Amino acid sequence: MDLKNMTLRTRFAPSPTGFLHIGGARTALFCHLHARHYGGKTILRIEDTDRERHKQEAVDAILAGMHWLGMDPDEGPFYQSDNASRHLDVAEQLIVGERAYRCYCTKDELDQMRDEQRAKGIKPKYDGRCRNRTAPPSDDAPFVVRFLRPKVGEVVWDDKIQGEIRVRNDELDDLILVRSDGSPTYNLAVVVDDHDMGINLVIRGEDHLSNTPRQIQLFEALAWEVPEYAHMPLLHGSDGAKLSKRHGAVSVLSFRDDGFLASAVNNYLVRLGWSHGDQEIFTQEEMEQLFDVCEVGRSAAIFDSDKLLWINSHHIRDAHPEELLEELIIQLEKIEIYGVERDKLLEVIPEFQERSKTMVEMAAKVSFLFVDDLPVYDPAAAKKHMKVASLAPLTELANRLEAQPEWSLAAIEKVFKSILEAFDIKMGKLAQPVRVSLTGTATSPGIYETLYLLGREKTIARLRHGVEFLEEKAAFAT
RNA sequence: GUCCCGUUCGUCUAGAGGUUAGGACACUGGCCUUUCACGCCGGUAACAGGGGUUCAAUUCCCCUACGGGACGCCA
Repeated sequence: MDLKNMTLRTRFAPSPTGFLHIGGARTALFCHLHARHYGGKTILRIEDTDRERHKQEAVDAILAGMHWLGMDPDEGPFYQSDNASRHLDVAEQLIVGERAYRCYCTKDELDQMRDEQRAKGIKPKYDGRCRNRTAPPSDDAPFVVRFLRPKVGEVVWDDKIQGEIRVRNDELDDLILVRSDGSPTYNLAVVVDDHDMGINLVIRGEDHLSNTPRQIQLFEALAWEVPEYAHMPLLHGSDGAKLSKRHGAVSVLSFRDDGFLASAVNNYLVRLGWSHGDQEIFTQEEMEQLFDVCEVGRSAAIFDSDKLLWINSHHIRDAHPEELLEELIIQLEKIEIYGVERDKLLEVIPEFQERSKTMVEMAAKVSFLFVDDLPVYDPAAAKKHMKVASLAPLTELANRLEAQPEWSLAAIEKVFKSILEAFDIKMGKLAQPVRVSLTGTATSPGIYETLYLLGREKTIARLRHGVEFLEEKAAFAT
């Protein structure tokens, strides 16, 4: 019967104001990982009690972000606004039970009250002047429903992350449950929904810490079981302040655009506030197996893109080429390279995994293989490596490769060796001009691999072009 | 202003009453090498400050400073 003790149920409850940013993703990740670790369920609930905020594109963007990160919820999305009538019933129940009352104060009155309180240096809060009102000021006077908070005592809970927190009840005020337009507010809705959905662990940002005692008071007033709470330290921007859209907190999906892998983003986020020995690199499975929200630290972290980059490079390296295929194709299309056969890409990817910190970088590095145009030489690379002295070896290399029937790493190597011997030069003197001729740059995978992947036709053509370049240079010199 | 939370290398973190305060990113010296990258070896760099408690405190307690969050008919 007591299902709550059998299954952990936690929820991620964003408000649909925009895309899922990195801070929100971290909260969602911690919910997801903790639930997976304990075989629990995750519920996605959209907190849209403020109707102005309900934007479908925002919901879609959040869903898309979570999907990319591999955190599709087990249940939901549910919309808080769908439960409005239930919320209002509960408010009515509280009025009947004398745990809530109608308040007729106007906004102006309240503003004035808060100003006075602030001027006196005390915490602004509703002074309860309507608590004992017996009749409305007029028949059609608008009113809100306020919670009648306990006047004495304190709220105590053992936060899974923050430890024991106590707040005196007289620090809190009579919060509004129902607005004057008859709609339920967030604090009412969360409590009712968390209860109705059987949520037994609330994982959320520390910015909700001060809501928690009020919500606990509500649970208690309704004689409902209070869930457990875990308040995560916030993620800060490089200026040390809470991450927000103003601080360049962009959609998690923009990380995908920038060539980051979902597993790397998760890996980066999980290490903010949590650690497991000296381990830095975690697979998705390891995170799900090891993460426990109770082990999360209490201090805020600052987003560091260098570390993300490093973790991403590890995930790229550790991935199977198949896992990188889709992302590479996306990035290639962005630089207008279309229709490369998948098998070809699978052959190419392993040569670039160690050399790419992002998939954007990989696409850029790989691109020379797939363009038909002859490469434009990077000036610095050409200046350093395209010397007239290389003219003869390069010419001869092109000749011998052309005469070589087999196109394999071994065959290519053999030809290279024969050139080195014939001209009595070191590898560097041959490989670098070849590299520039083939790629236009001074860097690429191993030279044999580079030729092999480029293919015979393009290799010969580009070598010949390099030879022409050197001939022209020689002509100028004389 | 009031309440709540925090403070170990620049950054993410480990640590525990007795450690040469550990690891990682970044930075940096070197090795490897056909380039780049990877990898390997090394270096710089931290317990916010002041009081207690204690034989001993970075670790426990208090205060201060600094930082953050919250004080809405937003969520």
